Amino acid sequence: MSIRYGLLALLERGPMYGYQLRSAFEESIGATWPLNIGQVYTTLGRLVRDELVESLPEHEAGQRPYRITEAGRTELVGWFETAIGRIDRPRDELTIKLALALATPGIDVDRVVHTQRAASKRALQEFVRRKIRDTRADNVSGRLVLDAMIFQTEAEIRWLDHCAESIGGSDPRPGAEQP
Amino acid sequence: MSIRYGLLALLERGPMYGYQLRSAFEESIGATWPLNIGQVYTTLGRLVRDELVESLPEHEAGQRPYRITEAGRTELVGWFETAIGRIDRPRDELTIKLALALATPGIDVDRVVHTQRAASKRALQEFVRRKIRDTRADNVSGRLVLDAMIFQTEAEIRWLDHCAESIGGSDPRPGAEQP
DNA sequence: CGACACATGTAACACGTTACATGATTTG
DNA sequence: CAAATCATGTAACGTGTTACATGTGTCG
Repeated sequence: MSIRYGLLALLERGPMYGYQLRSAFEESIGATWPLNIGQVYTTLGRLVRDELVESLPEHEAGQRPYRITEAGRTELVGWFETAIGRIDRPRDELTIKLALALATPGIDVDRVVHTQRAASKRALQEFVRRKIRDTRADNVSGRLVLDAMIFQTEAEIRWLDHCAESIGGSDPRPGAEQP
Repeated sequence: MSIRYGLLALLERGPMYGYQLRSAFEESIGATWPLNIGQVYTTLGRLVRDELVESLPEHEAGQRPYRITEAGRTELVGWFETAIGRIDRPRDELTIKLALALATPGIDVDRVVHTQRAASKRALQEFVRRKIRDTRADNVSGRLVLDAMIFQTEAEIRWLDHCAESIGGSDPRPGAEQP
C-alpha cells in the first residue's frame, strides 16, 4: 500500500496531476525506488474508485489535477497514526532463502551467504557514496531514505555474519575483509 | 516470489503434497509468516503452468504429490546463486511514510516516530521472548529467521532514533527508556 | 515538418490473499 | 451419526508492474 498512501500524502499538500505526483514522489523518496508513471494513474484510478480522491476538471494543456477528499484525509491520518509491524510487511525473501537453503540438498549454504554478503557490502558502499554525493542540505527526506537503506543493509550484513558463524563449521575467513 | 521459490526448494527434498508443503514451510520459517493453504495451491498451479513442477497421479486418500522438474531445479539453483539487492525488494512502507510525513501539512512527525518506536520496541521484545521459548536446539532455520527479525527490528529502532535526532528540534526525551 | 518530451490513460499480467465449495477420514 | 480435521482446488479481488495507444506542446 506504499504508493496508495504515498500519493494520498502528496495530495494533502494540494491538488496535483499525474506527472507532478511522480516528480514529487521521487523528489521526496529519492532515486532509490523509481515510480513508473503508469503506476501513478492506475493507483489514482483506485483512489478515485474508493472515493479517497476526486478528479478535477481538466486544466488547459490536458493536465488533470486530483484532489484529496475528506475521507481520504481521514484515511491518511489513520495511516500516520498506526505503527507498522514486521508481520504486516511482505515476507523477506532473503530470510526465507537462507532458512530453506539449510535443508535443501545440493545447496552450499556457505556459498549463498558469502555471495549475498559481497553483494550487500557493495550495495552499502554505493548507498554511502550516494549519500555523500547527491544529498543537498535542504533535502532531509532524501537523506533519511538513504540512511534507512544504510541501516538496513548494515543489519543484513551483520545477520549474514551471524548466520555464517551459526552454521558454518568452516571459519569466517578473516582475510576476506577490505576495511 | 518468496513462496514460489520456497515451495520449489521444499520440493527439491522430494515430492510432497499441498498440506505437507505448508507444514514444511512453517516448520522451516517458523510462525513468523503463516502460510495460507489456499496460497499453496494457487502457487503450485502457477509452478505447474510454468513447467517448474509436475503433478503426480493422486495417491490413495486423495493426496496429490507434486514433483520438481529439471527446469525447476535449474531455476532454483539460479535463485540460490543470485544475491538479492535492496532495490529488488518491495518499497519499504515505513521509510516512505516517514519521508513523506516530513512534508505533509498537519502531521506531527515526532509523534509518528515515537509511536512507531514504541511498537517496534514491543515487537523486538516479543521476538526475543519467542527466541528463548520456542526455539528447540535442532531447529536452526527457525532460530535464524527469528534472529533476522531481531536484527531488522533493532536496525529500525536505531534508524528511528536517528530520524528523531535529525529532524526533532525537541530533545529525544532521555527518560522515556525502559532498559 | 519531424523529433522529442510532457501528459493521460488502458489492458494485460504477476503475485499474494481470502472466502468458498467439495470430498475423505478420523473420532466422540 | 455428527462434528472436526485433513486435503484439494477455484473464484474473486487487491496491489504492483509493464507495455501500449493516444494526444499536446515545443524546438531545431
